[in-house]
Amino acid sequence: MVTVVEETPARLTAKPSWLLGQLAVHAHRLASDGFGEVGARGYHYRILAALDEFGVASQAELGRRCSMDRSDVVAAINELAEQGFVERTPDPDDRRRNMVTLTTAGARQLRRMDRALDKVQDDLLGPLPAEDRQTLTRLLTQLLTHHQRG
Amino acid sequence: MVTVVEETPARLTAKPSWLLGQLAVHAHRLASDGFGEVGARGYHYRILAALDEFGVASQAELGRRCSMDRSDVVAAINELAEQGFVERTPDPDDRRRNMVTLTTAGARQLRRMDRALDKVQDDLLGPLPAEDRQTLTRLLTQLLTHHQRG
DNA sequence: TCCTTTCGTTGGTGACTCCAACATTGGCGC
DNA sequence: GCGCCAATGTTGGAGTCACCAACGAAAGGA
Repeated sequence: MVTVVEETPARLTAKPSWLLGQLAVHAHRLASDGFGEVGARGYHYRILAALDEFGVASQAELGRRCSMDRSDVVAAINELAEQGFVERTPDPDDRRRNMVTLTTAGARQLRRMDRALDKVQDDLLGPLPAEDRQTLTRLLTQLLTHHQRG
Repeated sequence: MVTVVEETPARLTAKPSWLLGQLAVHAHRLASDGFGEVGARGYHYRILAALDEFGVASQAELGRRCSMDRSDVVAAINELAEQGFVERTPDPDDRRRNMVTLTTAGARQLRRMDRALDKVQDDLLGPLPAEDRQTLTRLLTQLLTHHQRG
């Protein structure tokens, strides 16, 4: 066959939103593969990370910290609790709330996911020299903080 | 209430894959809003753009150019054809293939989506000086081409 | 002529994001 | 204390995007 390698439309490749989106797809695939090896997914990592860093929290709090919808937090915590990685107990001081606690098994799972994610970063930023990695991270951080505040 | 503004775990904000993913979410929301105003979505834009830039193509070709699965191309082209934006005719030289053609109505739709998407780029990169925008685009392009080749 | 590949198509899955509604509970003004 | 609004957890849905397995039809090479 005379199949030349097909090119992507310049209308797409020229747009930061396209580059961002496609690169996010690759990153998500890498992360999903890593998480999948320990039977987890992205939502689980966010919640375990928030619990490890800030301690016990309500579900609403976790949602705000992790940029997750309340209803998605419910599902994720159901799954994490089922595996014994978190515990959900009613808050005596506010009977609307649940207190979500990280278990030692949950902390172990978090460390496993951490290792997987570290590999992802290396793979993702592989071709970039250290200085460019830093620049990229700075620019992305700048943009993200702008878009979730202003 | 004493609700301090909740912080995002450093485990997340420190990771390029997180920054990339969250920023892609914002970009996708902006683009979806814009596309939604003309009754379209991302897949439609990709295909219209490829047809405009490279002319008539088979569905498999469109899939490769736009990083789409063959089956998703089918659905998108069904919708575009239903709205009269593309035409699907059998290829006489290869009876497996369909030849997909951009109509003038499709070209008009593409221009509408272009305008919407241009606004998205401005909104997305809003807080960045021109030089930083260029740097970011360069780094993202560099990474993306690496990840879809090597 | 076989064998492999490609193509379009169908039908389904999963992850992430987001929304509307509901009952329960808390906080606040009056 | 009463009434109203806000917050919380929960259920049940939706849409977008990415992806996979299988199939029949057709093309291409050995």
